[in-house]
Amino acid sequence: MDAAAAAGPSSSAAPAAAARPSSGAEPSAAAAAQPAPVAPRMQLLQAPLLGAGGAGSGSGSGDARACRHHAYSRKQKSLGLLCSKFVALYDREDVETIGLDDAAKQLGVERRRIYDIVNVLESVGILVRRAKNRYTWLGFGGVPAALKELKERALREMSGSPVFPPMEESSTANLSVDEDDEKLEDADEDAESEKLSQSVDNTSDKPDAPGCRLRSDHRKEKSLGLLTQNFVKLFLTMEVETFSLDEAARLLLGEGHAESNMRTKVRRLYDIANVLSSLNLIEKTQQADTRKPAFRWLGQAKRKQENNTMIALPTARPNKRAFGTDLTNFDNKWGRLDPTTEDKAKLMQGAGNIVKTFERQLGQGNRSDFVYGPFHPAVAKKQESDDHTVRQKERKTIQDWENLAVSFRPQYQNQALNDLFGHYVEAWKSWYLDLTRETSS
DNA sequence: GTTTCCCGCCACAGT
DNA sequence: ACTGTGGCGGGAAAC
Repeated sequence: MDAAAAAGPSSSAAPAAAARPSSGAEPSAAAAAQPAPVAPRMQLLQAPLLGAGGAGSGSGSGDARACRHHAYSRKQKSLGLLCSKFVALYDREDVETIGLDDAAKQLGVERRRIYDIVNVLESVGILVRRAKNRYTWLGFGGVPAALKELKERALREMSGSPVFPPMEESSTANLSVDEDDEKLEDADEDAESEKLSQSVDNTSDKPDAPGCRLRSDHRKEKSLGLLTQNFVKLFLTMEVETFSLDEAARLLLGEGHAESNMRTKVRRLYDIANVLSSLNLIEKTQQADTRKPAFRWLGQAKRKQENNTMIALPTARPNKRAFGTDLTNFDNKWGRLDPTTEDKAKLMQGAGNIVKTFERQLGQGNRSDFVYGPFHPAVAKKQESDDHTVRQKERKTIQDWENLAVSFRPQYQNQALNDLFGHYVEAWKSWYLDLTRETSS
């Protein structure tokens, strides 16, 4: 492969293809000669990426006056900016559905970019997939519900309550949680549930459980949408101010992360972070201690105007959050903590938070909205009493952790959760050890 | 240098 | 076979 070509921003040749590991079989075939027509990147460059109201881009189907080289500017083409434009374009009362082709054309970008945006927007409830090529715009009004749901799901995942209905969307009913207002809006949940109803289980370390796994899960479990949700869950459940992207990647990947794996994950997180910050859900800052770039959760989705002013969130829209939107999306991978992570204090904080979660679920807290699913931990009741012990001496002894672990672990209906919980416990133990060592010396 | 992240190839899924 | 989706990582812009 001659590849490696100097592929500047304007050279089209397929550099990427070169070193691609390409999971599949025929490795060589890939090289399929690229006609390399008219520098596509240049075409895009020309496209106006028109902002808000702006009408259709002129560049219809890229023709080749592409050759004048305006300074190529990445900034003008960032996903974040594109997202703002996307939102500006569709965040209107009268917008109901969105066609991907249309969006791509309007914004003067290739389809591929629209997928990126749409996937993360869907993850935070701004739109839902209706059908091939079709999305329904829900708007920012859908965000709070989506976040709430995400949080609840995260908590459930941590506690071991079942998160997914038997497999068919129809049975969402038994979903225990009283998602107050998530009505099954109209009849077409089908489409969206199709997409994210991945009871994603595990990657490698598990053969496969009975019938609960789609074959496409493998692909889905790495999807940008899922990653977005898991990223968000990090903020929603760990009471941690900021996350740098590689911290997040590490947390989300778990151990055994190959370096390249890590890099890829971080690249994706950059994509996601850019979109989320353009929605004003997070913002870029620096970590207090290290000064490393990091992201802080804002949680107030707003539309960011070109000039950086915000459009207040239109709380109005009776967020018709369709239940199907990934309610069943269940990924054990998220939150796998790596005990070797250096930022213990931070994670300790998160751990404390998780403890609170357990307490809450043991009936201590005031979260009356939490309901155990069918797999209500048998020991939970009994444990209610001994449990303020646990609370009060949150950091008292490792024994506590182990007891807690023992009482819960067997109740997990799902190996993945079991693992996840195990990770937490292991991690806490080691942090606790370190902590006590430090403090006692 | 390092960090950020755009871009488009191409595998896989759906029709 | 064809089309829609979207993972993925090269490598260049930005810092």
